[in-house]
Amino acid sequence: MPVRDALEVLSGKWKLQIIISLLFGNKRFSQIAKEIPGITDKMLSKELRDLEANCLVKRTVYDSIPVVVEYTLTEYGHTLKPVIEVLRTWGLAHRNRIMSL
Amino acid sequence: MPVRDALEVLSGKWKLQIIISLLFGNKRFSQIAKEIPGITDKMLSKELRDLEANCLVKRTVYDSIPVVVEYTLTEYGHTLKPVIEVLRTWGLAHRNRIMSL
DNA sequence: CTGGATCCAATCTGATACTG
DNA sequence: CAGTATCAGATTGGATCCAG
Repeated sequence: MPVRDALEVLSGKWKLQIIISLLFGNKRFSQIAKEIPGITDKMLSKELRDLEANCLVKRTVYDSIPVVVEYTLTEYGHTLKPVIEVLRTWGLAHRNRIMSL
Repeated sequence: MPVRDALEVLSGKWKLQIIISLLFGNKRFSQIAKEIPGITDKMLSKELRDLEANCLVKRTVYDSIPVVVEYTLTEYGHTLKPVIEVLRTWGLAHRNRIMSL
């Protein structure tokens, strides 16, 4: 079931927002957190680790003090762009539809 | 977050399989169950109710003995087709990629 | 700054049994 | 045939506190 495989990678309350955030450029941990209201450090950390395990996100540690960590959407991660686009399009139509009911 | 709205509608272990099954024609409860190995009556029932609540599936009861219930993908449900297509395409590529790692 | 560890509540899913 | 009821286990997400 390849469809399910795809959804599994995106499952989790914050993964899509994280990916979308990284679509617009590399970010540091606290930057992502700032862009996603409501997410806790724990969840951001967990979701990022999931995404990294799936090779969608790369984590780079710069050995400075204080430590700086940068998150990058991998080339592979960028292949999700059309998926997100379609979901966004359908989601918008769906929202309009539901609201008009 | 329209992207999340879309995923919410598809969330649940069996929803996609059910929708895909109904893409190929109307089905009765037991027919769907037969086409989806591993699903229990309870889960099929629950997921169908969810889909119905989102207007993706229509439930029709025929008052015969024994009772016959037919499930139909609504016109609206069919608009998910491109979404499923993109997910399938990406999921296939993803699976190949993961297997080759 | 970037998290990990722990605990907790809510939700999801499954197994089993039962019904009109 | 097409479900519902009940119970139990698994998973998820959040709150809080701690650490290099």
